[in-house]
Amino acid sequence: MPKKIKPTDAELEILQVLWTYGPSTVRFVNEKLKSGRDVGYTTTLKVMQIMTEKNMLSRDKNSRTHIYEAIVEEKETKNLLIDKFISTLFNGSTSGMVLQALGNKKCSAEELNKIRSLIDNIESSQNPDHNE
Amino acid sequence: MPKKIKPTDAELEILQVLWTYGPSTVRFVNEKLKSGRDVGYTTTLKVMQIMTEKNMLSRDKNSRTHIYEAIVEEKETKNLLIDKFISTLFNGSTSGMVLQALGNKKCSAEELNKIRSLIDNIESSQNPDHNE
DNA sequence: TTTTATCTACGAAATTAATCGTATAACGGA
DNA sequence: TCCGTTATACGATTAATTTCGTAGATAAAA
Repeated sequence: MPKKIKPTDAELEILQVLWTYGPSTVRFVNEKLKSGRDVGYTTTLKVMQIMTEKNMLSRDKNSRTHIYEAIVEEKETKNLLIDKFISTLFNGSTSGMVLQALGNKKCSAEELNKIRSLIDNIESSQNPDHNE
Repeated sequence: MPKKIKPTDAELEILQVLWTYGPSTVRFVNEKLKSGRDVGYTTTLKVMQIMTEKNMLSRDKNSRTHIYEAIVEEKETKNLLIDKFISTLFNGSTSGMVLQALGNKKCSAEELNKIRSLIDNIESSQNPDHNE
């Protein structure tokens, strides 16, 4: 069975940095976090060590400055989080959540087009007798 | 300024019940929660009392069995939560989140159509020189 | 009127998250 | 070599969450 994933807020922030920038040092991650809020170096270090114990991160201890990397898979993790979000707050309705998200945030026309074409793709693959 | 909203997981579950069914008793809420997981009556009671102290809920103490109602507004609260979700996990990209959500969950054709027409509406209102 | 069930109030334990101080080791330049 | 800087390790604290037991009051049932 897929292992249970329930990252905390601090852990999610760190994961997002590692997913975005790839394997990184504690200092690098801490700098990124600090651009959003105030957090001490040893705090970030501690959380990342704990995450390593939890097998969410791996670390390369070869050099004195350790390099951390996300083990948990980005897509899978985000999907689980979205699923939970939708089931708790939208009674399981994906479209309900999407409608709320689109209704409230500004999306560029380009972004909207990307979404529209994704919908087209989904529909045509769901419906086998389309002209292609 | 809008007050800071950060409901816990247990609080969110309760809010969702109250938003869905309207003002309710502790017992009713607890029954709904129990359909998803195991939770004791006094646990639910306690959380709802704390939420009342935090001004997330109001309660009618007229009858012995108190009636609780959500004070925090559904739409506003969910928007804040979605915003936070998007900014933490999708670097602020709404479409990124929507693409991930749609890519992974099954939506009925009807739901997809609803989303598509919402996109149409947004686009036509963003673009003033459309024929109407 | 007893008894039983149901309700709120209260307190307190168990858990987990988040934070940071300090100790210690290693590197790098003067 | 010696000193300041930068790492990791570790412990401890604080705060919040979640949980539930028990007590006392009220209502309903027998």
